[in-house]
Amino acid sequence: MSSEENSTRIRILKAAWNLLDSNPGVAARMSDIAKKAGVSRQALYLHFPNRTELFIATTKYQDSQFGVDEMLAQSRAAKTGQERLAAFVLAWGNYIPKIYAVAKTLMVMKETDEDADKAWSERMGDMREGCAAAIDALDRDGDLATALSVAQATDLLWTLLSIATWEHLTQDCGWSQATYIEHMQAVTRGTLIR
Amino acid sequence: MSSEENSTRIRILKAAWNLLDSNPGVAARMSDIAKKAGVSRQALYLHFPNRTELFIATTKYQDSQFGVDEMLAQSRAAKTGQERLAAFVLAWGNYIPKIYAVAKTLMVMKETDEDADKAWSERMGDMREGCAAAIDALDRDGDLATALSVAQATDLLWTLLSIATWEHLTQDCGWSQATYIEHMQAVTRGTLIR
DNA sequence: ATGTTGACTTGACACAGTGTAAATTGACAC
DNA sequence: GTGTCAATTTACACTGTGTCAAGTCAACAT
Repeated sequence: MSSEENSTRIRILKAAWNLLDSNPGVAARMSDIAKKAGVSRQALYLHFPNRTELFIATTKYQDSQFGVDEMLAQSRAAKTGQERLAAFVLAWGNYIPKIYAVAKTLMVMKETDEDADKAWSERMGDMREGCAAAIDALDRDGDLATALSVAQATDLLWTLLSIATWEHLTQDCGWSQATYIEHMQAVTRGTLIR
Repeated sequence: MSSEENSTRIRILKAAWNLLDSNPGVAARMSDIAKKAGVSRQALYLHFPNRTELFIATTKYQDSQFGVDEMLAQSRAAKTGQERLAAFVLAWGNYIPKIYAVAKTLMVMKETDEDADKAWSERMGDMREGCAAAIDALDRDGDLATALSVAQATDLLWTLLSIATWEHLTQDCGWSQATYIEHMQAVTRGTLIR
């Protein structure tokens, strides 16, 4: 049972998660995380090679806890392309706030850290596949906006649903999560459907 | 004459600009900038209180060199709201690549540095005013999309024209500048005009 | 009981990069 | 000459990451 890993490793991951959540973007120090986990700073290096890898592991832990895969699988069930687009916007859009703080940390780190960059790209690559699937379904139905190629439409949807866009609207503009979802549905529909 | 300040200060600013341009987002070290400017590291502290302020000064220097104000003034000349929107998207959209590298540095730093955050907010606040003016003009003509309040439309335009969005489309998706402008015109029109 | 193993701790240190401080040099003004 | 200003050199304090060596402690086997 992986759930039986109620070990130090998990305690560290939870501590990191906690700390990052309470201060989004401000990468916590190793000593802070250690203190929070009730463990020595050096113990962290027993479980993770370095700070970056600890944070990467934290995002993966989050994904496993929340069950991203299951959640996104739901949107795959939709029949028409339009339904699928709406379902994907809803599912991903509501997932962002859950992972925002930790993701943000990686997002900042990727600028200066190669490993963080790679991990981030992979994660966003997965997300892009969801976008591509929705656009493909739309295209198959003949419902894709005529001005856009499939690739361009995918790029556009990928950008509109990016964490940076969510951040700007909710954090900088003060939109509620409900407002965000509502308008994102409208914008994607208006932009991508013929 | 402020242009007669072809002094050490300007040499430092140019060195910083140069260095940031050649490696976007990877904040150069003080010693690198000093070397590039042909000056001792400590001389930098004679002209700028710290690293953050040096980078802030660099963005202001860029703006003064490029003449943002004049450029954006052009879009203010448009008669109809629709023309104004198009002109603003074009002007700002083409300004971004010029300032991208230096702006990106500040964008990353704002997460951990209060002064950088403040400077960034101010800059984006100015940009938002341009968005608001375009939306107001649209509203005055009765051309604003019915589903959107003036504030929401401004938020949306502000987000669509954000540097993060430009970065995602051109750097991550590989769009050319021309493609970016073209589609941004289409998306803003489709989203904001009734 | 004794030895072994693994997880964790303690304490020390190397390294990078920022920022501060003090003493010094060279040029120019009056 | 003296004062002043810009800049230099050298040295150092500080923070945070990552490494290393030695020691503790409990579990488990024999």
